[in-house]
Amino acid sequence: MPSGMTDEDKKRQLDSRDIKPTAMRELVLDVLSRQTAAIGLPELEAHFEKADRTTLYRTLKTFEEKKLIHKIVDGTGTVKYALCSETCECEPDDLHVHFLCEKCGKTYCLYDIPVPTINLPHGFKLEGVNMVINGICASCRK
Amino acid sequence: MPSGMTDEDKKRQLDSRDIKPTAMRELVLDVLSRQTAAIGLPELEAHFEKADRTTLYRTLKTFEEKKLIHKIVDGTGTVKYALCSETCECEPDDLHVHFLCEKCGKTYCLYDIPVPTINLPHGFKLEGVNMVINGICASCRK
DNA sequence: GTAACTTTGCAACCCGGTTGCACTTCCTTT
DNA sequence: AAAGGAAGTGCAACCGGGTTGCAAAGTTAC
Repeated sequence: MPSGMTDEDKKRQLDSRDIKPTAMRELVLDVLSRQTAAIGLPELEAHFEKADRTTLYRTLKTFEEKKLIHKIVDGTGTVKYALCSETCECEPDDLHVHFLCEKCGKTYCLYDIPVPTINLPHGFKLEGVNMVINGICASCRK
Repeated sequence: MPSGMTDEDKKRQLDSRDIKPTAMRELVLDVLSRQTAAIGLPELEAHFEKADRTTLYRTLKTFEEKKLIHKIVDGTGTVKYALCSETCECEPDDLHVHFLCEKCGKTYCLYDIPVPTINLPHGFKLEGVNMVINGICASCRK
């Protein structure tokens, strides 16, 4: 889901998710769209000289609420986020598997690999799934 | 994996995992064996009047290293732990799915539901999987 | 009994996440 | 254009889980 997005694209993308396109938000979306791996708040912070943590925090939060991005809990202690595909509604059917590389620490969306269906015991209601595989990624094995 | 364990049982269990059976460790194992849901450090702490966080922290750590318990990252911000089955070596084949109830906040091991096999993209090496389903548990839906 | 090692306890720290509040910006209404 | 209200931003401070360093206590080997 990387890069190559005009300002207009960005505005449209925010608009399509009902997010008021402020300057800050466009900048954050821009950073997000350039990532090849999921990004956490601390790392996002590092992409800006002057922006403050709270604003970025809240930006991510609204992006998540509006389903522009999704949260990934990979066990590293930092919650990470990545852009949703355009049609994603973050329903169980939309979910994919994630991969955390032990070596480089990066967390990748495996957009092509849907989260497998699970038959829960009787009485349990499924609402979401967080599936993270850990191991060594292709680039680190080369 | 609940309760009903004699002191001898506990010593044996620690022993089988190469953990020197100190008083503290037996107490912690005792608490762990009484749980119906996974437990985190803060909650474990609350089970003791006087024991100190660090010791419990390190106890969990060695238990985990020795594969007596396994870690569950459920996204609540607290890492949780639950006893491994006796034969568990924490290899991918040994892993099961976990369930976090949004309502009661408890995290359950679904020991009967193995983590599905995933075909990773070429070049990726799988070492472990953390799969947590969230929703409403059977007791909370009653 | 003493030396070497392990475990425990205390204190302090780190860091990600989060909240409260004041200030600014933007949008609406007149 | 001005006033009012809502939404967004920035600062400061806080919270809580996790983690480390170090000294004291306990254990084990000789």
